[in-house]
Amino acid sequence: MTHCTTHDHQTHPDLDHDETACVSLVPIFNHLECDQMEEIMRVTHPVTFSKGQTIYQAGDRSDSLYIVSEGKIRITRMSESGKEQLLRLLLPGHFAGELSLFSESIHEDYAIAMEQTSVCTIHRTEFQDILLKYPSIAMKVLAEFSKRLEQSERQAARVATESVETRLAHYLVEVLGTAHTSLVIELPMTKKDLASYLATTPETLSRRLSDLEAQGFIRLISNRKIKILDPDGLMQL
Amino acid sequence: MTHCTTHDHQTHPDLDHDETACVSLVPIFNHLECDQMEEIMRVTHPVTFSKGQTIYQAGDRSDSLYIVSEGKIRITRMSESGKEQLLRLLLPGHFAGELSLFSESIHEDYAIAMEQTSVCTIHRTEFQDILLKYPSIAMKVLAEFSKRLEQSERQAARVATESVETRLAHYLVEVLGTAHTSLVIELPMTKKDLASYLATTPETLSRRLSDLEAQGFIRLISNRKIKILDPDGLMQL
DNA sequence: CGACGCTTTGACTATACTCAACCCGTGTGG
DNA sequence: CCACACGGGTTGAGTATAGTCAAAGCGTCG
Repeated sequence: MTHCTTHDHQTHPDLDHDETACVSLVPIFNHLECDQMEEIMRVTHPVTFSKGQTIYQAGDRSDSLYIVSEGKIRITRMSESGKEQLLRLLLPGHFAGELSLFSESIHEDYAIAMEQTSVCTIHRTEFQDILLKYPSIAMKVLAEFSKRLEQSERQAARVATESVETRLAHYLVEVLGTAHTSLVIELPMTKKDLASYLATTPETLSRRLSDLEAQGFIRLISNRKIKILDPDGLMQL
Repeated sequence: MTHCTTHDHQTHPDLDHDETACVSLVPIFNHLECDQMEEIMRVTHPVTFSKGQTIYQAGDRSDSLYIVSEGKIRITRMSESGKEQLLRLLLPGHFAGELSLFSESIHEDYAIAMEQTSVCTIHRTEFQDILLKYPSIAMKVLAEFSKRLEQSERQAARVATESVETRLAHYLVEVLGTAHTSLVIELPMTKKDLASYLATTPETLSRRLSDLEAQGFIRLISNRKIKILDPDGLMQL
């Protein structure tokens, strides 16, 4: 879907490969008509950030959607009491900044590039134009929002009611995924970040991992690698 | 906006007053053209629930949007470990069931009428038709989702990082609202439910309320009434 | 009145945070 | 090449916040 059969790819001489890749990566832009795809690519602007650079931060006025085409982005939030929590990691194909596009236009979170990262941006007004023009895209965005909302509510409920051990256990199974190709998983972030994501401290995380190993559920291979010995056991914690 | 100037209200003899009221109550349906409003009313179906009745529950297949026109609905969620958490109370004008309309179509939460409650339902397919036909409505729904998502992420972060005392303090100030007409607030639910909403237990809630009173921030008037003595002090907890 | 559910209080427990020390792997500079 | 600093990770000891269990007070509704 990165090329159209009715148009030669050369008809967009002003668009470099990055933009095409970026747009085609995003789930909500899949299965689009040629003309829609062209129009979207016309309004995207590629930007790159180097490691540690801030893409936006709390208090910033929000006016763009950011679509990750390469690299990794940390989305964090500062609680009222000043503690930082990692909300999610953005990988290629994910997007950020969508929240404030519609209601409040002030960011409440922080987006920081964890490595050399390139994103495609779409300005809020242009994005809204597209949504108004192509309701089917709006529907896909709605579906995406709805999924995010569900995840967020589930996450809130988990933190509220489950112990760190349980949260951790469920997280490990999630990373393992349904594709049980291998029982060895690789953590996608440092344990420090994982602790923040699970709303706990590095110390507690370390202890709970040891506990799970002592109980025979997992086997700690190396810093980032963990062998899941008993997925079902972990799930029903 | 409950009546159109270009059409006599009598031209919808099949629509009773309840449906008109129900539709006009919902923020996302405000400021609509006549024909849009008519079309929406055509596809809404009024249903009433008596106290304690289940509107939907986890596991149910979701196929309708529910708009509260009268009464009160509890939206709860069961954590993996079986604890119930109150997610929100729906008052007239709020809606439920919107989550599963787009992505997963299985409910993960419970909606129970707390009193005699009447809702208007719109079937998912008909709702989607309307969104596709009137992108401006889709935009309003997006704005609403975006607001909800923001609230949900804020709530998740709070539960994760703030103490019960802090959460409670902030909640009280929220109820007080910006309109400082009176410093006496009335809790919109029982303390048991409030405990569940704040992700704590009734016992702890009771103790923290006493603490706040002992510290001079509030004054407990009666079961549901609380006088806020120092809103600013509460906020900076 | 009596039953029921909400609320409060007390005593105990447990989970998880804090603080501090130490270990380890990596990258830097002498 | 080694010394060192740095950040992440682990371990230990002490503390605190909040959950559990139990009992009793209170309000409301048949």
